[in-house]
Amino acid sequence: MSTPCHPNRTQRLPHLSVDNIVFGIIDGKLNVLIAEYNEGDAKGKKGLLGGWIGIEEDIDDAAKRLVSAITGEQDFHMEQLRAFGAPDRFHLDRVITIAYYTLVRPENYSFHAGFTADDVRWYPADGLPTLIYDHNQLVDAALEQLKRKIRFEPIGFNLLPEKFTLRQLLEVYEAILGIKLDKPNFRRKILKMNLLVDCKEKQKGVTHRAANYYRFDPVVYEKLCEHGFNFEF
Amino acid sequence: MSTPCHPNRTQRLPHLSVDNIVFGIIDGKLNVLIAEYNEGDAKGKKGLLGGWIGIEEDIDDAAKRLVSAITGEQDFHMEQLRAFGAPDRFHLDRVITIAYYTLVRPENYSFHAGFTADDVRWYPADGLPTLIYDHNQLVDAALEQLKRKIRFEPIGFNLLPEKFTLRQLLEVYEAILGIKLDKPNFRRKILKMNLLVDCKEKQKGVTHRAANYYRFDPVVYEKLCEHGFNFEF
DNA sequence: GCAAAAGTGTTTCCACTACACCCATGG
DNA sequence: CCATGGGTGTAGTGGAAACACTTTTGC
Repeated sequence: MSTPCHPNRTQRLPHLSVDNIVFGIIDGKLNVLIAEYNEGDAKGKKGLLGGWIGIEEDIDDAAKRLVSAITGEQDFHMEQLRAFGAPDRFHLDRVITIAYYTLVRPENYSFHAGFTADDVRWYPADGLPTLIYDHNQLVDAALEQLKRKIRFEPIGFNLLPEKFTLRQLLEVYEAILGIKLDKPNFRRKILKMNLLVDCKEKQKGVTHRAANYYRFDPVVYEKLCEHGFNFEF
Repeated sequence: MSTPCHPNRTQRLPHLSVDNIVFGIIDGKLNVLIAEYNEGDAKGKKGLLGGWIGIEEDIDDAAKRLVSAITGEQDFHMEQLRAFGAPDRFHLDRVITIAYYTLVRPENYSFHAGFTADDVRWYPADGLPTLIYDHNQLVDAALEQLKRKIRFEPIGFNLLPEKFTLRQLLEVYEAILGIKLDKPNFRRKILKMNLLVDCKEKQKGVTHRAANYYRFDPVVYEKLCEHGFNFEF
């Protein structure tokens, strides 16, 4: 619940916190960013990136701040999940938390020791340790939401580098949905949407036929959204 | 922001409120329950059912309490939408609100004058008056969520009486989605899901062929959920 | 019989599936 | 040449869209 860069106690809203479930793909597997707290009442324990809300701070900004402090980036896909407010979710005080989830590209940066007040590292989404408070429950809810959302919006692209192969994209879907997909059919379906732009560039140094690189086209996406479309696989 | 049955000021959580967007179908059209406040700083103005959260109260319970106070019922479909927390959304103080939406069956009850501290009445969802604070924005977000959700879960049934005709169900979908549907195709699709149980009972006193009554089967629904299914029309 | 809405049948089309097959590259 | 993964072809299936048609009821 404590965090780097948090407003000091007198400047924060009481009884309220934000927690951010940060997802990233590592070696084709879905991972979650977990902190080991170095201060506060949860010192030595593991949990989500979390913090307080400044007295004049937008709640979305508070949630973003947590991620920026770790990655140094400002630009990532983040959405509010919902508020969690069971009276007994935090034993020392009544605290309602507003949970967010974020999709990042882990290959863009590495975490330096001492970069923040807490140690952060990736854990596979299907092999998380026991977290403080109700944080395991928050992760479960975020995973569920991610699975639902990926079926109707192309949020999967936010987990990949700008240029990616169709196999990488397929693996994102497989990792999140937890199912095997048929490669040829996936390929045809995603290409027919015209959401991908051919980079005219191929993999190098691979020991098999080089795959083509594609990138996501946000303009086409806007148009498609008008009519509504379907990402189910 | 003030409400009937709210905990008094010393017992509530500061800087936090709940607001509930209550939907009901009236004459085949989607309506929203709007209060005209009789007390507090918003006296005389219109807005959503809202209130405070007791210091030991679950946030879901706080949101339910608002609806029960009006309808007298305990059993209705309610879900959290999300938290709204722009610093300037309420001019007098910093208040973050947790928004819920609820589906009710208006034919089950009528509102008595004096039943609550506020006057409440239905307004068509597409013809709402200007509401206080960001409440119009909350309604828009709830409508959007409702449209999304109805495509994958049979929540539409919560707006209908226990026994209903297929036309009534069709009209719920049309009212929420804002589109015209083909009756024969709708009929086949919904019946093939086996979600409806034939009541072996027909309309009476209508000036045309009497429609059959059906009811929703929650047991079949549970089974269908396992595999995931699709309510898109 | 007529109007109105319930309910059925039928055709067309397109999208998803499953799986066989060919292509490019490094070793 | 082989192994590996990239990428294409194709037959079969099922569901959705469109719309013509038949049935039941009150007046």
